[in-house]
Formats: sequence, C-alpha cells, structure tokens
Amino acid sequence: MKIYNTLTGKKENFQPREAGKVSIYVCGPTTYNYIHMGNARPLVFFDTVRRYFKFKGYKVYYVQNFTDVDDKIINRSLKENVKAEDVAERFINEYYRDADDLNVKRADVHPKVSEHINEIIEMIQKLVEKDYAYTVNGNVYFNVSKFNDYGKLSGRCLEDMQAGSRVEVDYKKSNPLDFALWKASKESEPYWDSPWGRGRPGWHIECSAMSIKYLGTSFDVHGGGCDLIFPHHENEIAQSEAATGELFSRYWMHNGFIMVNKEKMSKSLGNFFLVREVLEKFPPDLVRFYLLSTHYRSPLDFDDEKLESSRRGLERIRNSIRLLEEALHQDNEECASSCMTGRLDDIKKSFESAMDDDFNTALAVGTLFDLAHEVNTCVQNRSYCIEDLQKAKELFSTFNNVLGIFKKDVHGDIVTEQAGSEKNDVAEKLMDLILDIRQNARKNKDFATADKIRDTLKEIGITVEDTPNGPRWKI
RNA sequence: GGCGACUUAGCCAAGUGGCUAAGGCAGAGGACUGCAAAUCCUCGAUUCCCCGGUUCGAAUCCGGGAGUCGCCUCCA
Repeated sequence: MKIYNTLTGKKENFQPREAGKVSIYVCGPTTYNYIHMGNARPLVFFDTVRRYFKFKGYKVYYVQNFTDVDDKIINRSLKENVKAEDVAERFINEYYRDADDLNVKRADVHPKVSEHINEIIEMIQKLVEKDYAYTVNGNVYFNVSKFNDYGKLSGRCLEDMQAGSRVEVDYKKSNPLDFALWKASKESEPYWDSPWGRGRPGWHIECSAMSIKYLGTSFDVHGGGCDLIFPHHENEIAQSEAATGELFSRYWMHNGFIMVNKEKMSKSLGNFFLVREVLEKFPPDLVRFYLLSTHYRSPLDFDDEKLESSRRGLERIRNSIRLLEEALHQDNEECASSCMTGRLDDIKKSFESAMDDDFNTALAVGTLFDLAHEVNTCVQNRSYCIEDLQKAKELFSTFNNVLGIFKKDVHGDIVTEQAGSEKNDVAEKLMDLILDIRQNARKNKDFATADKIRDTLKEIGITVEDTPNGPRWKI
C-alpha cells in the first residue's frame, strides 16, 4: 500500500509500526455546532481508510477525539445561558446522529478533552521540566525556537513566518509563534486546577496527550483536514516529540477542502451546509458516494447540480444490484458458460490496486461501474451461472464494506432501496394490487389506463418497469 | 510578503515518461418495449491552460507565463 505522507511530500510504502496492526488518530470536531459538509469529508474518508485497512487484514485501532473544551463552546454556553459541558454533550450526540446517517462507524475510542485533563497537565509539566515551555501569569507557552524540527510538517521555517506573520502579537509570549499549552481561565469560564493555577488546556495539547495515551508515543497514521497542517499538527509534532523524544505519527494524511463556488467552505465565510440540511435534500448513500468520487486530496466542489448528476450514476449501480438479485431469485434454467469468468477477478484486482494507491476511491468507484456493467451484460444475455452471480454479489458486498455507500439489511445484503424510502408490507401489497390491475389493462390493450397508472405512480415517486417476467417497481 | 496546490471532452473525474488519455453524467444513433423505463451496442478530447526545453518518446519531468484556489489567524 502506498500513502501520501504530508511529512515527506511523497507517496510512501506503508509500513506499520507493528506487523499486522495499524493505529490511527483523526482530529475530530469541536462540539459547539452541528457538523457541516467540510467536517463530513474527513469523517467519511478516514472511515473508509479504516475500513480498507481492515479489508487488508490489519487489526485497526482507530481514535477520534472530541474537542469539548474550547472558546467557541464557552461562547455558545454564555449566549444560551447553559453550562459549557451541556453544550458540548448536546453536540456530541448530534454528531453521532449525522455520523450514523453517513454510515461512519464509531471509533474504537472517542476521547474527550474534559476527561483527560490529568494527562494533559502531566504532559505540560514534562515540557516545562525539559525547558520546552515557560510560564507567564498562569499561562504556559511552548517555546518553538527550542524545537529544532519546528516547521517540518508544513514546510516552513521560523524566519519566514515571522516576517510575514499577521498574528496579533501577544506581549506575554516571547516569540509570536509560541503557542499556549495552558491558558489561565477568565471569570465565568470553566477551569481546572493545575500547578499554574486555574485554567484550561490550549487547543493543540489535547490531541498529543490523548493520542499518546491511546496509541502510544509513536503511532502509524494521523489524519485531518489540510487546514490543520499549520499550526495544529505542526504544534502537535513539536510538543509530542519534545516531550517523548520519539517520532510522533509516522504518516500524516490530509484531505482537501469542500468548496462552494470555488471558495473553501468554512464557518468563518459562512458558506457552509450542515450535514443534516444536505441530508434533507439528498439521501446519505448519495452524499457518501459523492464524497468518495473524488480523490481525497483534491478539493471537491459542493453544489446541488453535481449531487444531482451523481445521483444518476449511483442509481445505475443500484439498478445493477437489483438486477443481480432478481436473476439470483429466478432459477436460471441451464448454467450457461459464463462471460464473467475471469473478469470478476480482474475487477477485484483493479479495486484493490486503486485503493492501494493512496486510497484512490475515485478509481475504486470506477471499478464499481465496471462490475455493474459486467453484471448487466451477463444478466441481459442470460449468459451466466449462479456461481458467477453469487461471486458478483459478494464482490459488490466486499467493495461496499470498504466504501460504505449502501446500508445493509439484517441478512447482510445491500439495501437497494434509496435510503429513507424502504419498502414495507403495506406498500408491497398495495403495489401488488395496483400492478395486477395494470397488467390486466395491458393484456386487454387498454394502454391508456396502464399508462395512466404508471404516470401517476411516477408522480408520487414510484417507478414501474415492465420486464418479460412481469413488472418491477422501485421508489 | 513567505509557502503550497490545482488547470484533462458540455459537466464531474482518473491517469504523473511509452499499447487506442479510465469511469460517470449529459447528448446523438441503434437494439429491446404496445409506448416507456431499465439494460445492451455504437459515437466524443489528433490531445491534456499557454510558450519554451530535456528525451527516441511527455498530459506526465524542467524553466517561464496566464488563471484559479489554499495555508501563514479559529477552521475539517
């Protein structure tokens, strides 16, 4: 497997720290609002990374934090006159709702800052002892000039940054780039007691303390959006490696932005769409499919029109799975010499080599279409045998286990109905009746009635397709 | 000012030195159908933003230019 490592700027062969195991840390959201599409991209992508590592047989340990101590949470709590921890808890729950909708599996651990204050304090103490940090009026700052490798991730050097820095100079810091490990708390802010007085952790230290706690002083993959490269991840490296003396994360992966009208979707620009707003208009499988249709490091434009054209593509794959199931349920008279033989193995290989190459999900999605095409052709020509169909079905399932586009039913089969429009018993029986009436009309060449039924059903969102084996319908 | 990314058919999007530049959407024609839908078959970039260079050979490497975007401040 090859992974593009931000640290080296190259694709590298993936070598896990421990054979057969992968440890992953992904920066999770600050829980002061519902998540938006920009948050959803890394969520879905790294979920897919995790799934693929599992597919490759690795034992994966996956950690994603919640930043539940933060200025923005405090601001919201003051505005709404509720406790900061209640704000955080509320949006953690809302996060899970969105993540579940997007078929994102839970991390093995979802650590929260508020529950790791001791680990954070210990780590800061170590940095103070080692003279990497200094204290000013109850604040503790990391001294970036003490850490020689500072800038190795983002590819900048201290001098350049100082020259062009637009950071408002904080007189308490000895270098403008020094960053807070511990912040003295103001009135009406949550606080914890520490050797430096009442306060709370700075932003970056949490990820270092928590990743080290759960994954060890050195681990395999650290992921997040590319806006985190500087300063967040740069600072994580500095404080972690300063504290432990070891290489922090071995591979750094960063996803590109979601764009709106060629501009980055961001909270400060106000041009963001909440995941749940989007899910009101588009089904979650489509959203996930769309996110994975572009390579993760490329920017991805987000607008309704593009979603809409993706919808047709996804429908094509869904149709193919339906066709496959249908054929599987009809006993195929004789086992024809199959046209699929060999092709299925090729497709599987293509899928794997796409994913092996820095998680090229866009190419992998292409192989999904190849598979669909193969299935459609063979089913149409009736030149298949059941074993082939079974194998094709398994392949769809295998690919889907990695990409996570379609949900699965209780039997582990892919749900072919569009998400949110599952058929139920009443609907089934009603449709049986209606289609029976329509079939009669057709038999009597009463096409006006037959077409009227079909057109009316279409208007309410039900598509009827006539096949040699009778009609089929879908929502 | 510093650093970096991107520019491939109407649209989306793979491809990073060499067979005919994946795939999807849209579009055209055909098969199938009572008509449709679904599906299948056929068709689209003499060319990869522009200009130079390296090379037997470049969309792919190097130099220059144009445009777009991002990071350097909270942000996924």
